[in-house]
Amino acid sequence: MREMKLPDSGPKRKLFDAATRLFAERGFDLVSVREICAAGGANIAAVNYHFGSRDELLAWVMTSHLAPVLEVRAARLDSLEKAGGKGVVLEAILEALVQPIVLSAQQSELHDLLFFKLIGMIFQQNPENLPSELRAQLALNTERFKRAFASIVPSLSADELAWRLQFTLGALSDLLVRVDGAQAESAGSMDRVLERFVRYAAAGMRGGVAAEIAEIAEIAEEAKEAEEKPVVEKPASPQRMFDF
Amino acid sequence: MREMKLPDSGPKRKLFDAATRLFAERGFDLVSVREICAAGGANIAAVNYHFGSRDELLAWVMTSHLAPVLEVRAARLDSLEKAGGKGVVLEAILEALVQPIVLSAQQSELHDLLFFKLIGMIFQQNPENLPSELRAQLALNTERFKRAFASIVPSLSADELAWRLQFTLGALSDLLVRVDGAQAESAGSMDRVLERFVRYAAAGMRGGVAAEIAEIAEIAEEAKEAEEKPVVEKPASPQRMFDF
DNA sequence: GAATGATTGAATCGACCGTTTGACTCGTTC
DNA sequence: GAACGAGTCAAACGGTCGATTCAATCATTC
Repeated sequence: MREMKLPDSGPKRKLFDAATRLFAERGFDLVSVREICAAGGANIAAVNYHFGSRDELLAWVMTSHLAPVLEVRAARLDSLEKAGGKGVVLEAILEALVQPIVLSAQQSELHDLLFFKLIGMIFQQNPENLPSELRAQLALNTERFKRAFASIVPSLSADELAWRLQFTLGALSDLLVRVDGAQAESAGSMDRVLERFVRYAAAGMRGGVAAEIAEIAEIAEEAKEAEEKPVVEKPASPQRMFDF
Repeated sequence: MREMKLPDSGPKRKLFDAATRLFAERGFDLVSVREICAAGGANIAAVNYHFGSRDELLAWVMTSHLAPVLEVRAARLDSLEKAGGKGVVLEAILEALVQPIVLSAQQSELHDLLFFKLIGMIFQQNPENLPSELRAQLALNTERFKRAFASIVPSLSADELAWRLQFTLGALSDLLVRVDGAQAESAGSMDRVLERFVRYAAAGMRGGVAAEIAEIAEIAEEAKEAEEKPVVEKPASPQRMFDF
């Protein structure tokens, strides 16, 4: 993970692409280096020569595919913050969470559904199984989203917001892993599916908050976010979160 | 899977318990029969002698723990249907979805958090990896819940309802797998966490439906569910669902 | 107490795993 | 054309895997 350059072609790239596809199709634990080398048209020793070990290759695959998503997410949050928080709705933050995944999928040479599955599988991983740099980047990203949500739905306690964010991220990662071609087509495309997800998650995130309709009205006319009675009783300490 | 009897004690039971704990702790793919036998104080051949194979033991573990949950769920739906659908709210159906998990966890000798993780791991499995009888039972259960939700939120198209149910089930399975002791304690108990989840999912399921507050009012006074304009445009064909 | 069937034991099977070795083939450089 | 480094190759390393064998043990029944 020292240098982040990967050749555009050549045997190393073919190995990387083959590993990416196999990991996405069958899961990280169920792919052997022998299969990767065979799929990449290389010798058994190729993975260890080019990547050092199976684990380092897996770390390459994870980081190379997830890091761009996190960067686009961060850029989206930047532009939302540049708007000063005024006129920004919950849906905009949720779109900043999910749309970078679609954009990265379109830029990837991997089939969209496999890309989604790969990202979802990374999300579902126990964080301690992720490369440390990626894990840190992911934690930072999640923390930024938590703050963004907190500024939009100030009536929620930190605890309640953390739980709702966990529910949202869980639904997202599960969706990415499970959605198949028939489902996506029945919805039109993955964009349509994620539009539905954004509506669902937005409703869930602001559920119980008194001014749901009022908050939607904020879109057009800047409204004063006055006091809204908190839904949750316990102030409580900030809980540990899993990252996405 | 022919007979469903498991002795209350003896080496076979010790093997079963050891396998359950190891599978829940480390995942179905990362536990060897040698570890199971060692943890159960038995010989290497014991698993194959008592259960036939590793796969059959895994099927036993899955079925023995999930089947009671599905049965309690079905009983809950029965009593809800006995109420004739009048006065039944979305939250009641969601509680019929999640509370049986808590009840089964309390009856299990397995630590609650490990039981939740085990159930969540089963939910996250690709259905084709589940024992066929269990998969069928699960599919039936999910279909019943889909109908229950449809009768409660009739303004949603079948397609939109299926997606929202998928989001809900995804959030639930992810929650079951990931939640740890510190989180559950910060919320008071797993019941409290699932109460939060029910509120979140209820808001998500009825999100965008015009009469959210009106529907809540239905709790006290029976209201006429008149026409509510559908949120989603496409009638579309019923999509394939993953089951929980 | 001999016979029978159920259970346990140690040893081993063949297959696959990630990784390493060392010889070999190049293209490039002096 | 000798030397060199990068890359490829077949072969093998030590290890773990699920499953099987077969003798030894045990409890039960006749």
